[in-house]
Amino acid sequence: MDFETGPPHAKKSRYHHGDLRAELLKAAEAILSENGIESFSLRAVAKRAGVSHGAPSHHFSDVRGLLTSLAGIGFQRFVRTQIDRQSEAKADSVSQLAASGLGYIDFAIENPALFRLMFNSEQPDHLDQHLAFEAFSAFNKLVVDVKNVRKIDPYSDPVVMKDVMSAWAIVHGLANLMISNRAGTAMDFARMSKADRDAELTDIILRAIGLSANT
Amino acid sequence: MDFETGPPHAKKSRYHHGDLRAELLKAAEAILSENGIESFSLRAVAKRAGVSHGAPSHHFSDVRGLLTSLAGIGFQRFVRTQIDRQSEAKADSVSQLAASGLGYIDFAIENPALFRLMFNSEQPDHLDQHLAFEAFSAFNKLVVDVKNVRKIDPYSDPVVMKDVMSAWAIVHGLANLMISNRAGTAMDFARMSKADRDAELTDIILRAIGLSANT
DNA sequence: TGTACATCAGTGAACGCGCGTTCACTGATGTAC
DNA sequence: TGTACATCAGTGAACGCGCGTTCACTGATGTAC
Repeated sequence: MDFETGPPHAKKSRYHHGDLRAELLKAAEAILSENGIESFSLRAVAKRAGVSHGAPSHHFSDVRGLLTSLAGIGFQRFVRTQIDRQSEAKADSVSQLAASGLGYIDFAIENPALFRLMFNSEQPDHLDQHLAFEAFSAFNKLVVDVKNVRKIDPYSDPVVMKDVMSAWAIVHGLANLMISNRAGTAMDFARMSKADRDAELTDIILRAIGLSANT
Repeated sequence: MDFETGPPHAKKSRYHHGDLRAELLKAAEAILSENGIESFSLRAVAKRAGVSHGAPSHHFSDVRGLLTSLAGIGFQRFVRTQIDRQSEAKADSVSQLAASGLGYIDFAIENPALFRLMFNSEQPDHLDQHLAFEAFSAFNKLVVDVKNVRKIDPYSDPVVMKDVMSAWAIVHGLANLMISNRAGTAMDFARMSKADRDAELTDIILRAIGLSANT
């Protein structure tokens, strides 16, 4: 499938893979987005990676372990998507906060099954140290974005932390409604240009924490 | 299990059940909330209802049909929970809107697995006429609540419809974050009294559509 | 550079399990007369 | 009210399936000398 970016002497099928762990995670993500989280299976992942179904046991304790790792990676990419959005946005703190929210929603739309694994599923072990760390980092990014707007550290001021909660809830709600095809009942996002959609979302996001989009 | 409210001559175990369809739906909800949506099974439902696992086929075409019906019932109860909250609230339209949102969140917290079935799952057939009607009724309730506040019909004014979207997204986001144990990272809802929690949530909800909680 | 050996990372058969669904059956119920 | 019969709504055995996991195995790789 992806010979170019394979490990050492890739291409030729070899007994030892080289980096099967990473390959399994890639395959898992593909299976997840094709089949949806509700019919994910480890055997399908092994097949997808071109390997026998017994092989994964050498890299993950069990299917839960694989999904926990995948969710952790998901959070890393989630944050990166937000940062990418921010790098294209204006530099003022309000625009940066809005861009972060738009990245949050973009990620959900582009990776609905992975997003559900991260936020709506009990399959991953959310107490796993690595996963918990990545999830917290994602949350913390939002905290920093709000801090830059308010000029007060949310951790030291419950009122500002409530702004964090508002911003989080509004983007999380929008993201969930959109990936469940619910938002269309109210607003026809699907028929808008990306720019128009972003403008509408930005307005909704900023108002949720008491700011205007025209700042 | 529940002999008192059984059909005709309940109590004595009989060959013909009387109202097995309703009983299966009750059992399905119990299994759902005990096992979570990710390990729901029709056989467990039949067992729970005290009936052989072949029996459900006389009442539902398949497991998907049962879950579709259950989701429809879920939406009815969802609306009822909101209305109940409203009947305990002040009569002004803003208080009524906030109460509706609090009911939305209460329902999610009290019925997390059912809420996920309704909003985050692809198991039910969301194109089913009955389910789609109930889901739309729930949405429409929100439309009416916002209409009463704004004095303008959202269906005739896109700007007001955006208020609907905002209100929906904020409560939906809060509900999802709370049932996934995420909200606690930001605000310690678990340690607040119910009244305090409701006050905080009301504040967040109303600000999302540009209103104050002190109205 | 060559050899012996330990370790690593695959294979594929086998396990037991629970699942949804089907089906011949039968007991219970309802109805026509 | 009694009887014959059709229909309804259960039972439980059986089906085939895909699943996660285990395990003896073996080919590939790395290392010590």
